[in-house]
Amino acid sequence: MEKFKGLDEEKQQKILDAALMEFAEHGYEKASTNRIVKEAGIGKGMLFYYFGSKKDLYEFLAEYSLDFVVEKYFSRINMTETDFIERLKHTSQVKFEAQRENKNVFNFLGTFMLTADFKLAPHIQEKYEAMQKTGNAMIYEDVDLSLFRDDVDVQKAFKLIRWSIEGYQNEILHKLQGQSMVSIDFDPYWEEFYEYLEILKKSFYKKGERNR
Amino acid sequence: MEKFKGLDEEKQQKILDAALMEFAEHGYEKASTNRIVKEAGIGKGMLFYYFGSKKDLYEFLAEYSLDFVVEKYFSRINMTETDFIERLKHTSQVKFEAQRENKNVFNFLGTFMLTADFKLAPHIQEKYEAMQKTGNAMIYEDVDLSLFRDDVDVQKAFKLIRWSIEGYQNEILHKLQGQSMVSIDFDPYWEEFYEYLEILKKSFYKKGERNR
DNA sequence: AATCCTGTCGACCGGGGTGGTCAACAGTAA
DNA sequence: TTACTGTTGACCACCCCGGTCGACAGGATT
Repeated sequence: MEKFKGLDEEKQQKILDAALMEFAEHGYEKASTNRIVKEAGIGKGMLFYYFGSKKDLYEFLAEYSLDFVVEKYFSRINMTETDFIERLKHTSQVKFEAQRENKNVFNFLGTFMLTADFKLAPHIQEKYEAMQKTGNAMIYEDVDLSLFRDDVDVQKAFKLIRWSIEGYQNEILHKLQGQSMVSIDFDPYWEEFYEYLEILKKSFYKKGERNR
Repeated sequence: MEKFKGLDEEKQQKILDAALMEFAEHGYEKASTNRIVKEAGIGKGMLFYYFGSKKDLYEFLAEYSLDFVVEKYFSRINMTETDFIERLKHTSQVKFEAQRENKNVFNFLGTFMLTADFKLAPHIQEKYEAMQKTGNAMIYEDVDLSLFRDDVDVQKAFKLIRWSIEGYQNEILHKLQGQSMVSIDFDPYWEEFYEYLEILKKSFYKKGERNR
């Protein structure tokens, strides 16, 4: 592993990107080290020289990705906003920026989370669980419940709002799939997103309390 | 193919189930005919004797599944209900019953739809597109727009409600994954579902118009 | 100039799985 | 006996897998 860290940034990133993409697309078992080295532009031997084995590589990527998310996403969230929907708007923006910085990490963690098929090294498992816990707190902690209508169960309202936001994000993702990220002007999507958020406020918040 | 249809129902069903499950779980490319024949309890040769090739089998399953959905799901939807949320409640119930009747068909169509990687025979492609069109109409046609609040864009409200329902269904699916379907008492989940629907009505419909 | 060290490559290994074929055989009908 | 229909699973040629290792390039050390 120290071998790998001695490489220049650029080469490291190229290898990481290739590996993250491969695992994101195929999961652990069906990912191919052959495709990784071809995509990364290195000889087969080097991958094992750097990382030892496929599994070691996978764990390295998991830890790398978890650290990335904490540093570039979680740590940038402003927890002083107590308006639930405003907070979700804020987290969406920060997440988007982090995603733009390294798309592969998020794709990798996506399939990492839903194919939790094998046992990770304990310290990585712990990091993973800590991340889930932090992610949850980030969304629900110190939320001003008094903004919500009195005639609906707030816990259920939370969920409905989150599902709505996930639904919108999935729709956009699906609509833009295959386009090259940099070529897209996201502003209209953000505007549309804000319109949905306004509707959610109208629907789930008390009448008078819609400040701004 | 006529060979296959000469078999007794039970054997046919066992083979169909095995094949649907295999394709649902692994997609076309990575599905294994060896696993299918083992699961179905037949010799390797028979699969090719019945269906000719892996691809022919896949197309047969696609057509079979599309027909199943039209007959057991779409054709049972009552289109006279004009309340959007009530209609979604109704379609959810009918879909659930159809799913209970043949879970594999729905799982197969799930991965079939999102891995549309290769070109189907034209008549199947047509059927597929017709199904999508009908499915859309089933939800949006003849809906009473006057029930919705005046201060929100109805098209956006449609989407928010659908995303909410999909979110709930995914959550339940995820929570119950691995359990054996028949052993589950679904009643409490339906009740919870109805509670969510009531909240959606309170939120997106006009104040006075919540009949029932 | 000789030796050593580090990094790098890719041919190669044994193993496993692939879709598809086919000789062999069982059972029934002619 | 012969002919036909179903049925089996060993077998085929092929492909890809994770991992190894001999060969070599080039710089530093002696």
